[in-house]
Amino acid sequence: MGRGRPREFDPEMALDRVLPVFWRDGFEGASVQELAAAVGVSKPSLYAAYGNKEALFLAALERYLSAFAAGLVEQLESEPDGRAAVRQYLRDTVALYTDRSHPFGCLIVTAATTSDSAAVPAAVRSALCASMRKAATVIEERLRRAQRDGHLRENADVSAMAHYFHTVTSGLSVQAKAGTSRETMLLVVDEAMKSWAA
Amino acid sequence: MGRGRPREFDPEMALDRVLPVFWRDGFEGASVQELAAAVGVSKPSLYAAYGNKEALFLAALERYLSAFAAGLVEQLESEPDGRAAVRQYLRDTVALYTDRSHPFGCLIVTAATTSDSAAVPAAVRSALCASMRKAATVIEERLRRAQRDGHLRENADVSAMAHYFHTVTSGLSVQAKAGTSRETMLLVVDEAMKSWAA
DNA sequence: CGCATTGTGTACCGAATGGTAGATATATTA
DNA sequence: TAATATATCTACCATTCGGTACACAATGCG
Repeated sequence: MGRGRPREFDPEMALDRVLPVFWRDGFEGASVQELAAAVGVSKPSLYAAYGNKEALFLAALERYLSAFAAGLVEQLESEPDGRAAVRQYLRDTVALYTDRSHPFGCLIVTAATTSDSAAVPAAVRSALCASMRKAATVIEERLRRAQRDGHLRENADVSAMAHYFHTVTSGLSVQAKAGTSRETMLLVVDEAMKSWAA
Repeated sequence: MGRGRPREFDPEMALDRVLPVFWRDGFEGASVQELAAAVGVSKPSLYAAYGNKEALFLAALERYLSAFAAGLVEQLESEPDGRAAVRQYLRDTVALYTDRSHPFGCLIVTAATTSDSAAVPAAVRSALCASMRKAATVIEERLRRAQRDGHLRENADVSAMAHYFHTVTSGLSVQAKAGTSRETMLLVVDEAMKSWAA
């Protein structure tokens, strides 16, 4: 234990309280007031722990990636059959985006959609952009592996397919936030998978 | 000409100046200050002409639908071949979302993504929701016509397909706003159309 | 105990938000 | 010309924004 007065809240636990607010409202939309209230602490305590709103968001984004997005990727890579892996990835995405225990849709898509504003720091914008590129890349690498495994024909345009599946997930986030039902979105996934002939 | 002092700007022309600001920043993100500056007029003049920010946005949304979205629908219904119509609809959507003469992506998707905030009036939220439902319905009706024309097999799930294509356009809006190139997005459209066997 | 160190909340900062009061300018009507 | 009606802009309103100064509370160390 260090010198001075001990902190009355766990900064890691605080991220779990802060995350849903950013998830629902994006970077701009979430006020520091509301973020502090979600943690159950005053504004200066949040600033003392994280520095500023930008750093707090970046920490929450990391938490989002490790606590939610990572699970999707893990599944994508553990399922041996390429097509089944992508299909289950899309279905898991739908399940995540429509889970009632947290806001609908994708934090990254939600935050990125409003990141053109001057009120959004460049570091936040670039982190969101990097996360989206990373998601497309993960899909692309899985498709390339499927190609090596003979689950995908040799002359398939793997890059185009990856961008396509990533675009579908982006659209699913929009639909989830607009209130489209999980059942409907699962049907959308079935349609999306038809582009990949078995 | 009525009594009093004549207005020094055309409210219809003003909508064309206001629209790109809402398109880029959404409802919350666009400040009345900036909207007035875009028109080249002071805030009270805008308020005198439209009432408040909410009414101004709804007017801009109508303009967006008639000046941009309507063209897409018209093409969708004029092309006789069902599959070609949908394909061209998606390609036209990409062209619209990546047109450099106005903000990237879709006004409706951009504004709807941040409409959870309490700062967004319920009327705006419901208008955006209605526009999205309308878009899906337009596609669904076109697919039903294609089915009657024998361009789509009888047992196809037209509703699911409509939601699917609408989800793709939502995703294309997100991608366009994130900076994905037009060429890449046209490849995505090709992939998306593969789900509809010719 | 006294001292240094650190976390805490209250109460504030300047700036920006949506919206408006009120004075003034420009038109038609009588 | 006088009266009426509407548009215009400056200057302001209360509120909220991200961020902080400061007094005080709670710890470890001597």
